[in-house]
Amino acid sequence: MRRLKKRFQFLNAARGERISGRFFVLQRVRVEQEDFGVGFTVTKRMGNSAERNRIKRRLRAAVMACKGCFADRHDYVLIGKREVLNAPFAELVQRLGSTLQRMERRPPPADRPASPNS
RNA sequence: CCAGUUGACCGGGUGGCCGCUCCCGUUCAGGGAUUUUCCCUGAAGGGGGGAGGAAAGUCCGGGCUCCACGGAAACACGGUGCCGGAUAACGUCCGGCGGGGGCGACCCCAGGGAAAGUGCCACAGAAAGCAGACUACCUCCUGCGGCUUUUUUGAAGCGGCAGGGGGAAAAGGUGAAAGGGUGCGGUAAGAGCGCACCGCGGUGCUGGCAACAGGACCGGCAUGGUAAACCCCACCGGGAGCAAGACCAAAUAGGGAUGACGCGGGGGCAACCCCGGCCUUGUUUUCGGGCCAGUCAUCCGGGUUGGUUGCACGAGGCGUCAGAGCAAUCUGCGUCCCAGAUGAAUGGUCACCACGCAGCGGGAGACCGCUGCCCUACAGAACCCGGCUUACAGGUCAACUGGCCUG
Repeated sequence: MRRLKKRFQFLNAARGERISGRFFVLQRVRVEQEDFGVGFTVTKRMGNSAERNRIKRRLRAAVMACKGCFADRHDYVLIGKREVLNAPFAELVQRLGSTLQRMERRPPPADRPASPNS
């Protein structure tokens, strides 16, 4: 599993598939890589820096919990929301798993050329 | 025991599972090199370190870095403002002084100058800065009534109303503030008009490094407040900031530096002389310094992206340490190495415990048991220090003050 760190990687993922939920918005795009990558976005409107940090950490722990549901050769971006702070962790993991499965069952979109990310 | 003041401190704990970053060994793999030693990269496993009292706001002061190198004067702008000390420095801290508040412990103060000048002082009030007079006071004159005494005309006295002249600034009322305050004398009524005390001003004395305090003599009172209004005085201050700056690698448009020839305009055969323009980090002037057109040669920089460095041994932490000092603090000794991320690590989750809150039950009560909730407030290092300010659930300790009870 790779961690997304560059700005163009996030801009690239924003052009792909997208499912929004109560805790987060999930974006995915196909890339020319062997494994899959995950990045997190929490905007300043979600709280001060301590709360933004906690949102990212809980989302990261949830990603580790359902590591097997991610598809290789794709980049994922999770845009966190404030509700992540007070939600029970089990519910957070269950939501992430079901959202990933929904995205997997969807018909693949028209093949938009995605630029490589390295 | 209750209420309070000041100072210091803590700001969840234990265990299981999963995970991140940095450092140090071990093993393995790949590469470089000259065989080992050695260097670089990656992986596995082991050990160790890993957010705060405010890390925050970015409000002051510094270190550090760059701005092609300066000196002097004037002006502007910004800041500070009782005195002494501490400090690298400060608008910070400590100790005093003065003023104000509190029964007290103690707390608060943007605390230089208002007889250098300008401005402002709403509402109310007669009047708000320069003296003036609304009601009321005293006195005199004129007019009109009244009453008393006396023997009538008349005269004398008392008091009233209206108008006018003069005195006075004490009383009432307004206001944040009304041209010293209180008391006694004095007066037609009054007034620093006189006196005592207090205040104010001046002179010199004593104590103190000083701010200032104390008392003496003189003056008879003149000078309202406001300088977080302009201003005056004294002192301080160059600008930008780690996205500073340095290096490396890519890819790209053509700016600069050095050297040689040579070099703005005018005069002169020439040496040289006269007149210029631009830069010199707030502005202006001056002194000094540098530069001015073109050609050739050599070399470098700037912007963008990524990486390395700056980047953690420092005005460093700790010590029932010692010494100096009332204290802030300083000196000495010992000891320790204690975060270095960069889409940004230092955690996530589960269980239990402690703490807190709510409910129920038991108990005379302190309290005990059960269940549920938050499983904790404010808040996340970003080059580093010293402060200030602001936010903060809950809790601990010490000293002191006032009250109540007991001995």
